[in-house]
Amino acid sequence: MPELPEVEVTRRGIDGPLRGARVQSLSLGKPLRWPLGIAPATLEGAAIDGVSRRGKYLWLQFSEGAGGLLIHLGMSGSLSLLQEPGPPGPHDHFSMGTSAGTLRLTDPRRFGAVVWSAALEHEPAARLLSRLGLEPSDPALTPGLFHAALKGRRTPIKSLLLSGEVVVGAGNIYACEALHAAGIDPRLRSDRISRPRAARLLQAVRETLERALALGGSTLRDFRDAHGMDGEFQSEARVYGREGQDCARCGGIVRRLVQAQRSTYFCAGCQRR
DNA sequence: AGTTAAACCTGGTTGC
DNA sequence: TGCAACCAGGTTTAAC
Repeated sequence: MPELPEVEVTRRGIDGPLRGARVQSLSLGKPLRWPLGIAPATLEGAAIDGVSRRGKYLWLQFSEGAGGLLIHLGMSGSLSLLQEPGPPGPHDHFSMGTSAGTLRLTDPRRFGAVVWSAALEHEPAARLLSRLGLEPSDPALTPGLFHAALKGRRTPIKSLLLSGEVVVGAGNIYACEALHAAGIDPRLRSDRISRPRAARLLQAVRETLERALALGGSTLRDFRDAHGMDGEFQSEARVYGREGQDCARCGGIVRRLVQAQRSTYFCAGCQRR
């Protein structure tokens, strides 16, 4: 469900309210991708410093050496901060009562995770974050560096974007949209992309993610922010989910294919090899 | 070493 | 209507 914009929208909804709040209770539902890694009662009484983000992971930092929680929303997860929680539903698998409300993870498919770690630099957080590329907002990610990173890779550019090994944050929707915006065929081998086109693609990734963030993310089925609001980006998608429709830019037909077991949507008319 | 399949789960939609 | 097949915003692990 959530790509970088949706995760960041979620973060912004909970960071302010949770700062300084204290954990009062913690309960779990069915198992998520990985176990919490700590007895839930251990965290009771801990104060929350804040919530940051790395790629599509959220990091909820506790005060005074109490570590933190690394949270991933998987494919179908969403976090909400509830003032009047009510009992957990069948898809609520993590609930943390705090003095600022109950933080609850709803995740039908259970690909998400909430994992305790002593610090971001310690296991298991360090291992989970170790393969992540640079943040799209990182000034160190220059067009030259991006182009150089594509040079050694023979995998199709769509798959490389999706992997997050070079730049994090673009999942299936935004990888398709950024490639369309940049006019690049998703099947093109990464190392065959010229420097000017790489620069254009990097810019497209950044603009696509920023635009989605400004619109509150995409709500295809069930994404909601921490206040239960829909995102609006999905209505701006040019290719994602639009198989058979006309391309808004060139009038071609949007096609769908499968790469690395994921659907890719693109316009064969204006996305060139 | 690098790239691609299989796996993890549930639920909604499509088609026979 | 019933049921099977396919599809879904992600990532790790195992296998070529």
